[in-house]
Amino acid sequence: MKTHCQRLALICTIYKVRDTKEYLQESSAPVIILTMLDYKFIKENLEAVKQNIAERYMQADADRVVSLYDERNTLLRELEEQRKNRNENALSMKGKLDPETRAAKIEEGKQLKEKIAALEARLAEVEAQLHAEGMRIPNMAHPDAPRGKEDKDNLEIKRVGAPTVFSFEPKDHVQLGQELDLIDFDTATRVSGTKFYYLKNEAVLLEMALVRFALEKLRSKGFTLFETPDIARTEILEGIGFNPRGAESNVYTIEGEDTCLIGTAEITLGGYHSGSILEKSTLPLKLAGVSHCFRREAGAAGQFSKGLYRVHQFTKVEMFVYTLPEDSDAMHEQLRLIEEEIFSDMGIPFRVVDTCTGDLGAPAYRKWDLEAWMPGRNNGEWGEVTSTSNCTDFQARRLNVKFKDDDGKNKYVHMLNGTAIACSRAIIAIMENFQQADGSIRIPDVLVPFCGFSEIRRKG
RNA sequence: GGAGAGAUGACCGAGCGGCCGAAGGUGCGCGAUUGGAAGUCGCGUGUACUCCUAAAGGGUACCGAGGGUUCAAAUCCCUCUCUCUCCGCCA
Repeated sequence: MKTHCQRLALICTIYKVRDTKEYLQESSAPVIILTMLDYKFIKENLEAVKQNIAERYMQADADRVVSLYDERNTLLRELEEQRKNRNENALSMKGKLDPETRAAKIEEGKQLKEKIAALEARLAEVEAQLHAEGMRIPNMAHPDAPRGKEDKDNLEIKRVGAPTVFSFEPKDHVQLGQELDLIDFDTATRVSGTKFYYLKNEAVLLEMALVRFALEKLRSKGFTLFETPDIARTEILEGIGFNPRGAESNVYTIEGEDTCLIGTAEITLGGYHSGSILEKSTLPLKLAGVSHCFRREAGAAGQFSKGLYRVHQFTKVEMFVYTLPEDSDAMHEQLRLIEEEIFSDMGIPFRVVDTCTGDLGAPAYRKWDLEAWMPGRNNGEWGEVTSTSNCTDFQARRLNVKFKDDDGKNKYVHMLNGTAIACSRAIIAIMENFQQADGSIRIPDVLVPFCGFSEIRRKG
């Protein structure tokens, strides 16, 4: 395993940044929307940015961003010059003047006013285009992240436990849920629509137990616990990197409100410190939040949509961390290790996957997924249960979250997120891996104290 | 949902259309005084972008947001948002 410094040096080489210090201070991640620094990074590292876009199979025009950026700067300089003239002119007539001089100055002021208005209009146009193009540029990817297009190219880096072996024909969680009266999809479809579900009986307590187990674990590791709102403002969604609008958006928007149902507590936890300057000594800030998650999953029909795997609403315990830039790689590993610990503790077999560049979301610099063994999924398959991303300063720039460094300058923090427990998927893994020959389900030992029972059997 | 009040720097709080990036106070930092502390006194203390090789020093913008009036707006006008108080409703 490379040390952080070695990695940084490598990054700096790749991106042709002059030295590690500058990389850390100015632009450990590339894209911003509202401040010039990002554009500056894109301009100064154009080739690397373009290569990154290509490796992520995304549509973005870095060349156009640079030319718009240059145009914007030229206009801005001209505008500032004219404003300076205006201010000087106005200042020069605050005292007594003879009428003719005053009239002349007022005339000059009127002309300046028109010039400025014209420049402002052009600048606004260029900035709007720049913003629109800049928005499309994704975060840089970690040098070690596997290059590839789709999930097939993800790299398995670890396996814990082996796929469960049964002495009988295992059922899937849909069948188990029906036979044991734990999950009701049919009624939910009638009442709420497809991809909704009722949890019933022990499943309700199992979900609560999963939440309690995760919260207890995170509290012991220094996380501050939250139960967050399930709704957030659009601007926060966008800051985190979600696109609330558009046909392929996965987000439910609230009519007439400029707010959305959250798809993850990453949004509300990341928004928690938006617009603030954090005390350096308080970093890293580790938050854990329980929330409901709402996802439209439009167009995700088909055989994989059956059951709890892909649903419109579920409960999740999420980890979110604000760190110093130089600590984010190490923190990312810590988050992954916590996820591994949670699933190891429960005794669920899983593997860890290093997500390839083409499969990373735009904000992510690197992402690891935990995939649990799901015996009922296509006769046994790995299914994603958690995910942890290091988004470096991509989100921090958009949400304007900084810390005051020792040199007195305010710098962007790095933000990371990770799933502790996504209840619906954890329940699949438990039901399917812990089913027994007689059709009952054993509860993982670590959950028994939170559940209050150790087995789920057929009723009556 | 009804009625009223308000939004200024880390915080409190002034502010006449030009001398306001913004008085005063608190807090914070540095220094002096003290055996030490309190107290007192002095100095300093926003953000972003930009010019300059760098430093020093300039410039532009920001007084909830957006628009308007004006040669000139924290200050005048309009719209919106948010906050607070009271009433109603309510898990």
